Amino acid sequence: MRLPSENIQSQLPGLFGSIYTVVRRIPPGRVTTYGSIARHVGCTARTVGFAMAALPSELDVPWQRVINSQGKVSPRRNDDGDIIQRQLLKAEGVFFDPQGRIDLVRYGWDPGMAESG
DNA sequence: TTGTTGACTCTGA
DNA sequence: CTCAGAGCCAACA
Repeated sequence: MRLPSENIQSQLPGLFGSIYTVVRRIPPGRVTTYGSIARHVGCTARTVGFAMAALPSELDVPWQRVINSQGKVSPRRNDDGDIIQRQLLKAEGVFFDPQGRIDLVRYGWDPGMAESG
């Protein structure tokens, strides 16, 4: 038996589990793109987006730190999750441009880089 | 098995 | 900057 909330992502099978694990490594106040995660786990950006949409609410995954390559929050289809996403990011100290865009040069984080920076 | 859909990304105009 | 179109892969009926 194992403690919950620490290894749940790792228990998930294959691709989705890998995606969730990467997302969980994103430091607070930082963001990354679907494409970066996709390249890291070896799939396409669409698949990462699909994994986010299929993300179980029980998992403690900072999904709000995943945005698109334009540096903006991707709009949802039937949900206002994008609104919540912006609020969560602002709460972490992420600055939004007047156009609702995030400076990836400043706040961007890549799965390949050290978590220290 | 095929056809459709989706929290994407790139290229061209 | 915006708008369209094509490519991409996984899940579902």
